[in-house]
Parts: sequence; C-alpha cells; structure tokens
Amino acid sequence: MAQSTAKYNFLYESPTGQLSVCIDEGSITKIIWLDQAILATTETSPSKLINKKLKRKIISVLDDYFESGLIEPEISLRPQGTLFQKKVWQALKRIPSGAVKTYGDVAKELHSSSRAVGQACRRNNIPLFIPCHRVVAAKGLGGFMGGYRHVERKRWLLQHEGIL
DNA sequence: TATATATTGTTGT
DNA sequence: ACAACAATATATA
Repeated sequence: MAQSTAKYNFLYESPTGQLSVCIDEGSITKIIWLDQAILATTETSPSKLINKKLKRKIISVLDDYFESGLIEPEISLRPQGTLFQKKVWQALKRIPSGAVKTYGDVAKELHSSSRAVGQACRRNNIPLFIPCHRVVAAKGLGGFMGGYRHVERKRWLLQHEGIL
C-alpha cells in the first residue's frame, strides 16, 4: 500500500533514555528525548494508521546505531526550518561517523559565522539522524539541545562513536 | 596562564 | 529595529 499519510509518533527505548519519534507522511519530522518535551499527544494517531514497515525500519536503524555507533541515513527526513538552517543540517549529514567539526569549520564552509551555526544546530529537530552532536566548540564541547544542560547526552554519543 | 572585550551571522520578538 | 545566541579571535594583566 502507499505510505500512510497519517501523522503519528511512537516511543523508542534507547540507552540514553526514551525517545519520541514523530512521523508525517512517511518522513521523520522530529525526534526528542521525553524529558525534553511536554508532549506530543496531539501528534499521536490510532495505531491502525501506523505504517508498520516504516516504523520497523526506523527502529532497526536506531538499534544499529546504539549498537555500533554508525547511522544509516537512508530514511526520509523532513526537518522544518529556514534556508540557512537546511544548509547547515545538510552539511552536518556529511560529517561521517567518528568525525567531528567545530562550529567555526562549518561556518567557514557556509561562509557564515560560528555563532550563526550554533543557532541553526540548536533548532535541529532530528538529532541522531542529523548529527548535531558531531559539532563541537573549538575549545570544549559546546552545547546540546538548546543549552548546556544536556551535554551529558552529547558526551555519551561522542563516546559511543569512538571520539573522546 | 586566566579573564575581559570585540566581532560575528542568523533568528525570534 | 533590536536583543539573544550550542562561538571565537584578540587584547590585557
């Protein structure tokens, strides 16, 4: 059958905590750690509308990632953002597993500034698939998920990928 | 070495 | 128009 057009989400238990994965028309639109969000009940639809094939695929990709540290970005993503943000996120997806860039590096690539890149990173809706955790400050780790409060998670991910 | 200030591009109000 | 920011380079002691 054609892909479900329903907007729905499901939960995934990861070593870093419970993730909520939101999907709309066959694409991932948002991933958040549950303690971040007040929730997504409005985005949940009855299970009969769920495209089970897509769901299984996403779960298997996440399983692989938390197993090996390698992410397989063959899943359709639909982030919403400005043109500049999309350019940044596009650049992030080109960072291979096991590598990191600084905000300054990415900025140079886009002829922008490090601070602007940070702004774009913080508004990334799809962590893991868009590897915003692979962008660090020139000295130190930089922030994660909007502030400095969740750098633990960032450190965990980088450690998991063999950096640090 | 450490701390302060200047400069920076993009975004939200 | 303006203030805020997941930064960084430069000055100052």
